[in-house]
Amino acid sequence: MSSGFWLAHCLLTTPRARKGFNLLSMLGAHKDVAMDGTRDRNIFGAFALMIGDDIVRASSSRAPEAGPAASALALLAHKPGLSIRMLAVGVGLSHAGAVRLVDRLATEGLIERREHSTDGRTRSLYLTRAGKIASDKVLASRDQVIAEGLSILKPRELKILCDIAERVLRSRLESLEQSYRICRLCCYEGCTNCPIDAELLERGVDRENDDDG
Amino acid sequence: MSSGFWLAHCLLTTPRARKGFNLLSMLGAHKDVAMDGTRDRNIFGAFALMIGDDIVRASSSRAPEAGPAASALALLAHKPGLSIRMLAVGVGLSHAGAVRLVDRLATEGLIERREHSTDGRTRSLYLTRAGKIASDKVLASRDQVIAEGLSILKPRELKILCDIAERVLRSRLESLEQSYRICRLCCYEGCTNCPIDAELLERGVDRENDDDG
DNA sequence: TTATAGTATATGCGCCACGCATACACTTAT
DNA sequence: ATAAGTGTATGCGTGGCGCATATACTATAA
Repeated sequence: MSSGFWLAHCLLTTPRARKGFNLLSMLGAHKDVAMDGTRDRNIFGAFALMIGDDIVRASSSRAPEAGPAASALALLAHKPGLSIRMLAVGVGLSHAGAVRLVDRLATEGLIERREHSTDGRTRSLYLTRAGKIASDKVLASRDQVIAEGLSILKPRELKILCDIAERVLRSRLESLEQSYRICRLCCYEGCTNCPIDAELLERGVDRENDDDG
Repeated sequence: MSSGFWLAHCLLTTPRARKGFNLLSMLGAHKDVAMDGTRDRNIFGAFALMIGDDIVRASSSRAPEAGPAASALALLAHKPGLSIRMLAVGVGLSHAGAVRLVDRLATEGLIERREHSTDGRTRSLYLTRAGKIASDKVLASRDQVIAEGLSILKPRELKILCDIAERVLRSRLESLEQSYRICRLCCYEGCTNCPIDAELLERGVDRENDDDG
């Protein structure tokens, strides 16, 4: 069997050939046999999933309960006075679920409901002192897990990665609600010149002075 | 008030000054006022969390039920014959939870339990034809969401990002069990020359020919 | 001003996935 | 052969969640 025949045979019979791979891409590629980027996306997806899982696991392990409690604490540290409605969106819960979450966290003395300054319906949520401590623990463990994950990267690579992250974040930003989800575990003090805020401002939304929370 | 006094004043009184920022880092940095990387980690964390959330949401929205079902289908497409024990680890469920998940998916005709070739205790799990279709939908939506997320990047940046991802994945790999979690939503055909497999092999673990699944 | 619609929060209710503990089947070591 | 270890299955209780609804308040319109 000639090598040419073998190549053609493979191209026609392997699963890879049937999934859109072609001769040109096979001849032109070095490490990545398929130049269509499937492998890149696969590996990057695993990477993002691993880091994301680590972030969620590390942060919620420091929270008083599993699930969205960690995000709620961090979000309230970021934006004191948040309403229950926006909290619900930020942590990805239904409104009723958020009310119950606030109930539990309030019972534990971590957050408190106050009257809204202008709207009698809205409750403004604030961290208590104990809540601030809990939130700090959550954020610290998140920061640590990211630092560990990226510890093998050189400072220059970190910069490149951060630059890419920043541009992707800005381009994929859809709405104010989504911005709360994205930033739900971010550290306020650490996010100097936050790209999400900047992008929202460019679009005419001022998240920082948004008193409806 | 001289500018020098003003600078010193800020350094001593702003929250930023109290959190480890110093004069040197302020003078030396351009965009990132703090050179300690806090902002980089913050932004990258938001980035990873957003992509990770998108992956989970997109894939599980194509699955017959929310939660770990999508991961289970993808994992079984990747490794047919997987045991319930390893499936449980891969999708992050207790053993009992995995048994129930398998019950539901089997009732829906998506997977089936077969006898293990050598071990009478172990059940080998396989996708049915319908399960393969469902799994393909899950993987396709994952691939699409990643492609959309990275669509603004130039091919060269994609390569850099993938290279970083690959190295971080290999360096952060801890165990065979963790590798199943990391790859739980990966596409088998798309992951040519899988870095996780390569890393495991270097460490003397052969995930591909692991019949205990 | 009054009436109506819209919005924010709270709650009754039921569901279902989950984990713990246990039981059973089978394998491996002594 | 007995004991210990491992994989799977199940009874049971728990708890967070969403749906639908009730209540309070705001905003708009006649």
